[in-house]
Amino acid sequence: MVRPTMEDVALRAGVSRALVSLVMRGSPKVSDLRRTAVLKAAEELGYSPHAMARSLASRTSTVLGVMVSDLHNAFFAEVVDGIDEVAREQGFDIIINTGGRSPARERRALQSLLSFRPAGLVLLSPVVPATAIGKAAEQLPVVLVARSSRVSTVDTVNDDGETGARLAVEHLVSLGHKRIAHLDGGEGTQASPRRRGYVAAMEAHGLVPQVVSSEYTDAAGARAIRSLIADDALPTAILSCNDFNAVGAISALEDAGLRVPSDVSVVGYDNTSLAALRHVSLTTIDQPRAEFGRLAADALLQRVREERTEPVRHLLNPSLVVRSTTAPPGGPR
Amino acid sequence: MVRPTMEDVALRAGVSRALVSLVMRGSPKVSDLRRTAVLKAAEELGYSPHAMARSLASRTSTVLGVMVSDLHNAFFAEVVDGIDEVAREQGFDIIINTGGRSPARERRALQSLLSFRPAGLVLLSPVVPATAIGKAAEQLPVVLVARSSRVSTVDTVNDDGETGARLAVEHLVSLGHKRIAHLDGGEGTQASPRRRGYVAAMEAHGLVPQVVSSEYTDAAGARAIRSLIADDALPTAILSCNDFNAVGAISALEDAGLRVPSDVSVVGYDNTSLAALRHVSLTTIDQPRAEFGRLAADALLQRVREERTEPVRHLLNPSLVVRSTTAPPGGPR
DNA sequence: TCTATTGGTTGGAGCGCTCTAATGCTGTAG
DNA sequence: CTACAGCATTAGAGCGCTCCAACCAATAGA
Repeated sequence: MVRPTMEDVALRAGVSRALVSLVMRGSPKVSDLRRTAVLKAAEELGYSPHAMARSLASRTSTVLGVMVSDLHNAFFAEVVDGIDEVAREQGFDIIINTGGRSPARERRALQSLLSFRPAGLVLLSPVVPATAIGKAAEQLPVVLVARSSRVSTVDTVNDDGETGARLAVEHLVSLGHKRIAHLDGGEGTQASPRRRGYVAAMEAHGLVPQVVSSEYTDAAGARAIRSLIADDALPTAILSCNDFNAVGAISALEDAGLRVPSDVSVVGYDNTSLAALRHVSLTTIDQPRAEFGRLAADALLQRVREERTEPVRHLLNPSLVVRSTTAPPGGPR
Repeated sequence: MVRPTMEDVALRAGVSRALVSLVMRGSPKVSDLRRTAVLKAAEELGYSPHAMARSLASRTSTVLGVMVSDLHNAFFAEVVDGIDEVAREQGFDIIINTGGRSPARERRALQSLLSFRPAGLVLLSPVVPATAIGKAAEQLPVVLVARSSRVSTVDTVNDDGETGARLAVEHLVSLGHKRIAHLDGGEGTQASPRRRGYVAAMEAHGLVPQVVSSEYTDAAGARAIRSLIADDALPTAILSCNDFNAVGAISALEDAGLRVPSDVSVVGYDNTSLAALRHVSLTTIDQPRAEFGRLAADALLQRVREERTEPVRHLLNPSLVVRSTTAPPGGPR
């Protein structure tokens, strides 16, 4: 259980510790003779460099910290893929940590990540207060994904929720719908731009917005539909705040003997893997998740390399994915 | 961007660096007077200890590395929750890393994790060859979750797939089914114990097993059903290798004009959040995921503290969750 | 009064590495 | 034959911390 050190390799190869260090970092100013000798010795001993000692000594880090607010959400997995892709290309490793949606745990996760002194930090939809983020940003570059910030030292990557909602409304309008309700995401992140976009798009088409308060879960979507039915206020189309909510809504509609999309059309938001299931086949709004990750990593690395100091604000365009839950009102002909 | 060190705190508090170190580690042998002075100085400077320097100096680590083979799978998120819970209780932090289901990336992830010299490693359903795991296990304690191993220095935590499959078969048999097919998981992890359990349970009830080759995806589940229908070999009940496969099967059955569960019953495996959606409401086999994580962390920490050297093999019992996709053959009365 | 004992505090070595400056060693020019 | 590059190599300091042994009161026991 005791790992060999650079000293051991140096001794075995008959050179100095400094030379081993040069070889390990791939320096060109080492003779082939010594290089092969060192590599051979390292191989024989099963030596691999000690990342912490290295970063301590060099006062630099090749690690990016990533805090994922909720590991259960596949949304973040794809963002992480994007981050990982760019980081790897540029010789950085990533370490991930999770906050479990609780500010206290998230704070702890942040602390833990910082204790490794990474080169930079990506926070995916964090729920900690802005002050905590600002404090971290004083110590190292920080990029926020799926959360906006006014802190001038922090870069952000978000989707344009207004545009997304507008796309959905326009799709429904073009199918001939006039009564379109929005099941709202309440306090959830990104709920308000989506609501704003919905309202604006409805008014732009001379239609009356109908916002129903709801949440980001399938149970909430079902509840909202039941209350609409009870109030006899069911429209011909529904724009849910996310895919889960939409699936709950569909299920409540079917329970009530209504058919989707013949009687009611439903549009989700996020294009999660759930929406793609043939059994669900939900029309929804897609966000370029991997692109979120790539842009976040790029922005972070620019700051790490001190190529930029002004904050950058990416606002990415979502797109409409039409599947089987939308049709003209009165059913498809 | 330059972070304060212990020296800075010591200077500000008017004490020695060693005393600050004692305070930071919560030593009892520090007077209250000095302790508060040090904590105040640390607070004012925004100081937090440098984990790497600490671990380098102490030659110990309070970090557990977790490698998740696939971040997209919510199964692992709950296991991580369990690990995190136990680790935190015992004063350990975790860092996560992902292998993206590819052996090459996973190898890299492993290397990266090892370079932090964590106290131990939990590998969640890794796909790297056993030799790579064995090599890692020479350097530090390793626990495998959802993958078995014969390496004697490695602990494992698995569910008992045979029992799970048996539970499903017995549920269907008790409903009156005699023709029950299994949509097999092919090469996937845990596919073979599930298949074995299915076959054994069928034979135990004097029934003829019908194994249909399939995969862990919804598209594969749908394909398998279509081929069964084409061969005119559709049974009255289906046991899928996992929930995704089951949802694909249901969708194909409905496309063919058959109703679930009146015409055909379907049972999934894993009890993912998908299964719990009201729109799906799938009867399935639940695995105690958080318990997997807790047991894995416990096992790892026992080894870290050198309380145990013989390997431990946890085999946890799954349980049946009955929802709305199973009923007696010929439909519910 | 003198020696132990105890509890709090500190200097200094050292963890595995990087980095700077210095070293030795050619080879070439003056 | 000296001077000076130019190159490969190395000694040594130091990154931020822990840990050990030493130290220093202050009190207790003889």
